[in-house]
Amino acid sequence: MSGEKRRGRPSTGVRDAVLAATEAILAESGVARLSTKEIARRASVAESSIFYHFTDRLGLLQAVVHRHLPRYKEVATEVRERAGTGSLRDNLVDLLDGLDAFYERITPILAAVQADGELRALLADRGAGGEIGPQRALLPIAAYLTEERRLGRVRADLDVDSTALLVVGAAHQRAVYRYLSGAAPLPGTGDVIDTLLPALLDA
Amino acid sequence: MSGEKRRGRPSTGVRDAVLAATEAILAESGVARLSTKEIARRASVAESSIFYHFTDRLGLLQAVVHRHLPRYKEVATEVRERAGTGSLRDNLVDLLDGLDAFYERITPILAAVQADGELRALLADRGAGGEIGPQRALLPIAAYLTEERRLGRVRADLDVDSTALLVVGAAHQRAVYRYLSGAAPLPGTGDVIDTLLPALLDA
DNA sequence: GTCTATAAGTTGATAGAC
DNA sequence: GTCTATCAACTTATAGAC
Repeated sequence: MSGEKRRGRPSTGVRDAVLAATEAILAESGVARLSTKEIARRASVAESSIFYHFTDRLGLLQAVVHRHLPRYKEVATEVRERAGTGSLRDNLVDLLDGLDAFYERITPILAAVQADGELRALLADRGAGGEIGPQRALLPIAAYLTEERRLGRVRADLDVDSTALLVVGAAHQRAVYRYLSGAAPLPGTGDVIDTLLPALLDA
Repeated sequence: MSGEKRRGRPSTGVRDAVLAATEAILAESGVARLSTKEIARRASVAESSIFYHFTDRLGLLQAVVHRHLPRYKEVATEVRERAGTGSLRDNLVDLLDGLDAFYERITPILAAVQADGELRALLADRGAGGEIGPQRALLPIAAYLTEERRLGRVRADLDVDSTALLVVGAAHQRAVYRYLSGAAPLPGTGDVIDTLLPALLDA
């Protein structure tokens, strides 16, 4: 950001290499087979360096999660800024595409959270809803829909929360199916939006 | 089924106790903390009995998955038999409720599948789409919608595959949110269907 | 900040008695 | 079918040199 010297860690690259290796193992083999030994081997780093940077296994997993979470809000913010501009359909397709891409990346990580009780507990009750709960996830999408509703571009009585759930659910489900069975044929994002769209418009 | 003596295993209950203990650990702590030692302790059974019944860890996980999978097709079949009867809305709400309940039970198990590469591979490429892929999951729901379409109760040009994805995605997403953040407020199944319904009806 | 060396505990799995 | 006893491999984590 500034012209000054970098703040904090000089970053020799070990930290990033560890994070990258962790994500790679998570995507290929999952938490069940995630060991600090394997991470170290892949990152070409000493095993103890992992503990230096992340304290313990849980700290590492936490760091992996936090590395990707901000992208979700970015996707929601991007579409929200476009409320009222362009066509509603294009905005929704881009939103679904953005969410789909987000879930594609985070699905193995989200699986790890679900499959590790300690990690799940850690991310669960920050205030209400947690860092990955419905409030944090649905609200930003619902905010975009509320804006379009205020502008009269969707029906006045639209349930924005249910609509957000339908959109997010479709994106996540697509990503999970792709993760579980590779390149199996799946309804396209454009088709999904075209199917949902009539529900948003005036009766 | 028959009045004859039970076929196969006399079943002293050890097998079922092991399965129940496995599912309990999966739901509480996830695959990351699932060990045969802990299973044996919870089931009050010798650790080696697990290997007698399920060969190895992977066989056990596979048995857990196959114990719950049939319920999915049951839910789909139940709604399909009701096509053309009752109100479309009621059928869809019951379908979503049924899927929601299914995913509530299977979410910790599905997380285990996603988080264990070997298990995932085992269930992935049986033919095309696998045992948990989109074909197996979406087709039965799409079949119900096709039937309603044939009966003229939904619009003639409805994309049944996209609709199925929206319904299944909503159910799964609801279950995941509940698993991740407990009793956080969530759009109700009735609200979700009421939101989606206008998209299914004639323009 | 990164390494090598090390340790205590846990893992999935097998052998063999009953 | 179920148990006890046993094992080698692997797990996370620490100590201390550079």
